[in-house]
Amino acid sequence: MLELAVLGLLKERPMHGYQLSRELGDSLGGLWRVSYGSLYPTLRRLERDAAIESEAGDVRGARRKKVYRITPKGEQIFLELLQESPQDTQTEDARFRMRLAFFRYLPPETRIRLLERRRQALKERLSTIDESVRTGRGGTDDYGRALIEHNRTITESDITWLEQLIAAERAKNPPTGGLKRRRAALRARTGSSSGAVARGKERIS
Amino acid sequence: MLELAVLGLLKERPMHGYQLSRELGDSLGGLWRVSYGSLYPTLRRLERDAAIESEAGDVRGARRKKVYRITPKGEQIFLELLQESPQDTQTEDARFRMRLAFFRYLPPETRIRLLERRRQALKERLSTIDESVRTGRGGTDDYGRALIEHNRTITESDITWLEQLIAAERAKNPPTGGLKRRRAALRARTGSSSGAVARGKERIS
DNA sequence: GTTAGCATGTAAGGAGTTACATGATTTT
DNA sequence: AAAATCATGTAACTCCTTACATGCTAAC
Repeated sequence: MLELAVLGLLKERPMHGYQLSRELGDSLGGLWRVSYGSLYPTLRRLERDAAIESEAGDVRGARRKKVYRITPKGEQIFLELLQESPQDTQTEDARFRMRLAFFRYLPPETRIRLLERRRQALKERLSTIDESVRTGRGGTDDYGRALIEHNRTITESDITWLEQLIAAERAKNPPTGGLKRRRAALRARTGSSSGAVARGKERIS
Repeated sequence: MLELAVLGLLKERPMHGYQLSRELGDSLGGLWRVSYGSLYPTLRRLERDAAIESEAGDVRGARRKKVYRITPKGEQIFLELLQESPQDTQTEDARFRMRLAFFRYLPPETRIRLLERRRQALKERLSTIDESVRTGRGGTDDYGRALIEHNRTITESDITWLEQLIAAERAKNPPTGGLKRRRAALRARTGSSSGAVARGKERIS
């Protein structure tokens, strides 16, 4: 997760470690301030693997700003990290969010593929939850039930959100050409007012 | 997290490792199937610390079912784990859910205290997100904005959910005594067939 | 001139995972 | 008798954290 974030930020512009740690949280909206004990070793490792290279900034003292920039190899690694698909339920939620923060670097078809893969994974999670409810395992008291029901609700809401993202992406890049293309794009634009996401996208395109 | 889950499950009834791994996922509604490489060392550690004790079940082969049960010391550790409050944004979401699954073992006042503490933490997270939106750091493209807006939405929805849980808990255990207490308890009981917590959930969906 | 923030790093450790290894029991 | 599932365990590794250590630079 950290490697992806570092490479993604350095893709925009060269930075030194301290700066990276600041911008890193911002890219997710203020969550996850990474610790230096994790960041600096990661930078060393990435440099060792030739994914990034450093250039001493101001060298006034003993150790001063080390400005890192991404290398072509780093760009390649970045794209691989952006498309990986672990099945780990535990950390995958956060990892997917991080990937989404760098989705602009992927071609539209790949974005849609990843969004649909994620949607599928959440649908499977929903089935698991539903089955757990049906068979009555887990959630035998008020709080247990409330918890599972809440899990269900947010999973459903996440799926809906993903479907909106997919629809918005398709509207921007219609799969078919000619007349159909114009109709689909029009429908997507005029269809809903709740499409804050869809509307947001139009602003750029 | 795993220690809490193990102790919480063993509090209900003695079990062996394999059984624990099954029920563990169920308590969260099918999510997080723990790995044995994590579970068995945890059981050994808990036994070493006298939080649990084992009793060989069927000893037909070399190593056969080891049925564990919680000790008084384990019960004490369990209650401490249930009330801990880390500020770690990264894993705290999952940990809180796990604690909620065992909330029935806490007295009402403690439940409310923990729910309010969590609510406060989420409110602070919301402020961080809002500030990130206001200052315009992060989310400079479509997906970045969609991501942050979605983070904001689910955080708000989580806060609402917590407030419903708090309200339901207060309704069941009114802060004032005497006549008021009996009226409130009555209202909470007759309101719905599945209890106050369940009603809270209906409002969300 | 001292406090606050910038800037980089190391050491130890927590909390899990994957992959491997072994063998008993149940099902087909 | 073969395959699936039950059952326990170890070794190596991932990925991150906390706590510590150091020194520069700007602000008050």
